[in-house]
Amino acid sequence: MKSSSRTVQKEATRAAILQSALLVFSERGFDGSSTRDIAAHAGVHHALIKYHFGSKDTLWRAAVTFLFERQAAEMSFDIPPGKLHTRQQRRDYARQVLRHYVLYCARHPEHARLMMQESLRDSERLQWATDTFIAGIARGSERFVRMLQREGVLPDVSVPALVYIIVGAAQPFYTLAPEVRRVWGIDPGDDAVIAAHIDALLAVLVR
Amino acid sequence: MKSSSRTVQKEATRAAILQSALLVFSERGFDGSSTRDIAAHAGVHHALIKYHFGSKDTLWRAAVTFLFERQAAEMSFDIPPGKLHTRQQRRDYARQVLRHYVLYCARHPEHARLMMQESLRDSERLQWATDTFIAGIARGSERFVRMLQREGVLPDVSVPALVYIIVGAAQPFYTLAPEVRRVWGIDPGDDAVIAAHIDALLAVLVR
DNA sequence: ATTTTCATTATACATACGGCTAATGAAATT
DNA sequence: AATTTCATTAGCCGTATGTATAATGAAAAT
Repeated sequence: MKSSSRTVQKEATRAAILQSALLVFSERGFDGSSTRDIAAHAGVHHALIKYHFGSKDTLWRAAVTFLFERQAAEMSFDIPPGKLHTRQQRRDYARQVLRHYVLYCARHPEHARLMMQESLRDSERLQWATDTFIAGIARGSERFVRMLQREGVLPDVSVPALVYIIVGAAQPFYTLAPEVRRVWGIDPGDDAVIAAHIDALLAVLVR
Repeated sequence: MKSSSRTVQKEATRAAILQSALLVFSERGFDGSSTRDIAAHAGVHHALIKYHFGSKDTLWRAAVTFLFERQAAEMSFDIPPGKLHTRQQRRDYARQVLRHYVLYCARHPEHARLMMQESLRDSERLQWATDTFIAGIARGSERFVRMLQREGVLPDVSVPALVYIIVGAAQPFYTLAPEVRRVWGIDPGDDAVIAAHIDALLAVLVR
């Protein structure tokens, strides 16, 4: 574990580039983002992107990896074993998971923004992201939805449709925050607004 | 009303560029789209974009105008006067409006794709789109939601949150169709899949 | 003290971009 | 038939892009 002053500075530079890439990629998409913009926003020379990440494509993959690893660390759709006996317990668990998911979307809107940009059209990047991260998450969310269907919390309809209804009910309020601010005059970054959105989402989805 | 062969061809060229712009802008965003790509996809020289639309920015505005005018022609959130007397009539009306909205999203996924790209960050383009089109639609959808709340069809929670929950439940299944195909192995373009999504959405939203 | 390492910078290159002017040539007008 | 109109194309300009290589200089190793 080296921690010389040079190594520390190197890691700081790498992290600054990654954070800058998250912001720029999520707002402009892969094709609309320039490595020079990302470097300038991070306050470093643009050649450092090749040095630290190899290429624009590799930098994008590193950014996506960061997003999904953070998501895995901060929240989970998985069902805790042997804890959910009564119907009320499962309803409360559903509410808790959905609340955490909305809070994740509110705290890190760049995650859904970046992935949305890439899911609008098919590409090698989308294929890589689905194979590496999204397919597994989809399986987890499928189990989650099926459990709630068995409990009568969610209606017995198409599972993929339900998953996208839930995700769509949670994400756009934060990914489209600039539009929300302009059109409705409220800020999806405010805690009170987030709380109201969670209340609305749970009132609609969990019965 | 001129309709000489030259005028007809000119309008055909203009229309081809506009349709190509819809596709490219919706998939790559404004910054990620190049006027040369749009022209090549329409099968014309790139200088024709300046001739017919003035600039890339004006072409984008023309594309957005086309989308919202088509939406206004194909569907409406407005409440038909003096027709909704009983609670059941209003529930049926709600179902009908939501069904039409989902069908619009399914038929024209490029609309939501293009606007989503632009709503991820604040810009003069977003300001123009909200002032010109979205604010009015938001007012209509607000009236629609408040009516359903008075009828007990929708819960009495934050109206902006409800609007984005409804829109989010309807759009992403089609805007993110490439991801849906890869992850779930189903095609949101299929009529049967659309019907299942409508069933799911109505089961969740209309009670 | 000298040499080596290596994170960072400077610079170059081929390509692509948006915007513009001039040229073209067929349709429309005279 | 001769002339004008104008939708379309050819081509240039300055700039921006992704990537590659060489130069730099301070920290680390000797």
